[in-house]
Amino acid sequence: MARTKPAEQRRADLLEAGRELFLAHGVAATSLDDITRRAGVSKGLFYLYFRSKDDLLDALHVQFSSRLADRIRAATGQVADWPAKLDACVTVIFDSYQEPDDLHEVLFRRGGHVSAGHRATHGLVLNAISDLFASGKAAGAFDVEDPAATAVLCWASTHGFDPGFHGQAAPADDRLVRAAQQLFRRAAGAETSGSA
Amino acid sequence: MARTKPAEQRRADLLEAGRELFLAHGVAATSLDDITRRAGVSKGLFYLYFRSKDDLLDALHVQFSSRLADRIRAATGQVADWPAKLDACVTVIFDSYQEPDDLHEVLFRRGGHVSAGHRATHGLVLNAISDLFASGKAAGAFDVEDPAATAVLCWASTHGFDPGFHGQAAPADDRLVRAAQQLFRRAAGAETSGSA
Amino acid sequence: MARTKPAEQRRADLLEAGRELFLAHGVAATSLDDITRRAGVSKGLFYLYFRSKDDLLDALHVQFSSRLADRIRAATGQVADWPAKLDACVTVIFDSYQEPDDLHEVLFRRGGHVSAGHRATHGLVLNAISDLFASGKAAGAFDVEDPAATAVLCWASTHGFDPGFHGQAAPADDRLVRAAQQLFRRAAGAETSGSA
Amino acid sequence: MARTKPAEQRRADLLEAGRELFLAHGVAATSLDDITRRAGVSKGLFYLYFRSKDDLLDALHVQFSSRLADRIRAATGQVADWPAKLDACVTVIFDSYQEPDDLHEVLFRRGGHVSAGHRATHGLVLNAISDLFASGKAAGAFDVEDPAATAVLCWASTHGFDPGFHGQAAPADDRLVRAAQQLFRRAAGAETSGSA
DNA sequence: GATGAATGAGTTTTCATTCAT
DNA sequence: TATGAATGAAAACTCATTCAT
Repeated sequence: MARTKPAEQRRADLLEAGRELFLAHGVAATSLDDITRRAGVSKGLFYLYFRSKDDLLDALHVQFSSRLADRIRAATGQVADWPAKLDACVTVIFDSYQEPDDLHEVLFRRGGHVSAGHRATHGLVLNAISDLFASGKAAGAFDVEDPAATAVLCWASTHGFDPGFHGQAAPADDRLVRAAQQLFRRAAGAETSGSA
Repeated sequence: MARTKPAEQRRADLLEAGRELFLAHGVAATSLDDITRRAGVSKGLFYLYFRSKDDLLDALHVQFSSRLADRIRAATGQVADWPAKLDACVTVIFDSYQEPDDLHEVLFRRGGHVSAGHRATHGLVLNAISDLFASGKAAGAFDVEDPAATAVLCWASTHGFDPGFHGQAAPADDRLVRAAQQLFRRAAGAETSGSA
Repeated sequence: MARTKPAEQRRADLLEAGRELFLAHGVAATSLDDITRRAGVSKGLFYLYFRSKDDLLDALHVQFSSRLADRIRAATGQVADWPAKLDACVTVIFDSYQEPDDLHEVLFRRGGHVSAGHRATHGLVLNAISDLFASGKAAGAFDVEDPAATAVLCWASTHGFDPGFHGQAAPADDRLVRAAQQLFRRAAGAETSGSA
Repeated sequence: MARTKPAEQRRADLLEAGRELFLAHGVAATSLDDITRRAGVSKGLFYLYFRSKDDLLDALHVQFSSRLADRIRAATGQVADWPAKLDACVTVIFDSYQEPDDLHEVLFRRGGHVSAGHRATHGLVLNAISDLFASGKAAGAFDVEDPAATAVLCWASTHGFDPGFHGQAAPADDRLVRAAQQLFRRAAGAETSGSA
């Protein structure tokens, strides 16, 4: 039992142990006991570095988000072409979802695992939107490559309406609605010119 | 104390009690005791209608999602114009977020309330994306009305990458990425013609 | 494991278990685990009857004090002679210190700060003694300036019966009782000449 | 950070820190961490001067009691008149209850069980009072049967000064002091007529 | 002497779930 | 059907004490 590791390292160990376990079993299903056991330290030590379980979660959150933000800036900075910047941004975010230490799910959906019901049920709304895109396309009114995939993204985008989602400098509701309508239209390829 | 109410009614009472309490205090902070007390039934009765607390949550989920899906279909069915259908779809979803019995937050973010850290931290990523839109617009490369609001939506849309998010009939990853890229481009007004 | 005992009985069992353990090992050294194990019930049951460990202590306090106050009134009521009433009062208090279920030590010397219940409950015994002084004075049998204040001091003086109170060279019990009786009589101004 | 302070001083610092904190927040609510932080020393150092938290409490007890005993002797020594000696004794005790660093409440009402140190230490004050009664009796000024036992009771009676002791309808301080002086005089048999 | 990082047993409290009635 | 008393496993958090440096 290594005594007196540098504080930085201890903190990192705890953060890492928490990340792994939250990822593997969900936040609610992970106890402090689990975390300290995995980090190889005593329970008391945890409270020398974090005020509570929630405090650890917040720390993880900050770590994750600042990393992703940095990567977005870096990736988009390396490309000159503007449309290509957008592609790079998407790619970076997608990649971060694919990484073994992805915390999106854990961080943005605190608590527990996604139940089967949850998953299945999501499909209901998704289908409604997907059908809309597909039928519009069939009617020749929309110009969208992949209605199903686009529906997933559009449906997900509306979670931005959630007051708990956006940061403190949140745009007002009417701006969000207007922007979403423009987004849906453009996603569907329903307009040729600029604005809605 | 009315004994032997119709089963349908009992179930609905329980569902309603759960919805109200989850909404008011969060899922984690709501105990079965609370739910059954509010529904005016005994604790044992609960287990005659639901397998567990989670089962109730799932049922709520199904109820909520099927209602929203129905409303989307109804709203979009009443309009003839295709772009207007998209607007209607957005409006319905947005309205469901505004309603006093909105369950989005509860259902898609199970457990507890959103911490300050969570909220603050979201801004980091949001800023990165928002900056991208704004600077592209300033450069004359993008044609987007409201970069900040659009960033919120685009960032939210990427949660669609989350394997826990989309239904069982999820489009493959590469389709999602490609669709997202098209979505970002179009959202930014970075292309005049149809596809990417 | 008897299921569903009458609530009164359960409560009494818990109270009794607490009293015995507090008496034997002190309040701080007694955990809820100890109490429920002794009472032969589950830990959860405790919280069906008491809000907390402190709540149990308060309940014990009320129980004890109201019993003692009753006994003081009863004992003094049975004697006609006023000085003899004082003796009887001392005797009752002393006896309650001797009983196997004496809680003086436990109740009046709880660690930390004095609870509201504690304070309120003290008044029960105080009133019994104060009434005695006041009525004796009214009857012209006692010559005491301030019955209420004197009652406080006399009641406090009996804490000298507590074996944990006096030093190693403690006078024997019978000397304490006799001295207390003299003290009460003299405090009350119930005798003109020297000794009792 | 002064290293290697004289041991006496270290000990005194720790004692003082403990006294202040016990007084302010109660014994149970004061951790060793609090004490050492206040004393400006490390946690380890504490154990160089005291065997345990309880040991510190005992040391405080001895300190307090020997001081009070000294003051009782000093105050009573300065008066010639015997009844006046009793009054002085009461006054000293009462004053010590009024001082900002009064430890009565903390020391004589510690949670759980009475420590050996506690018991031994009580004797110091008891002796001072007992000596007073005995010498007054020897001088023919007092008429008290059992000075030692009476001292125990009189000392105990002064715990009635403790604001946490008496009920909500507590007599004012001046009434308590006056009543205590009368009590001590009468207990000592220092007056033949009624009031002080 | 002096430090303070580390320990881990111990505490109170909660609550989903069971089951005798 | 319906009840609600009873369970007990588990959780978060505390803190007196130790000991390598």
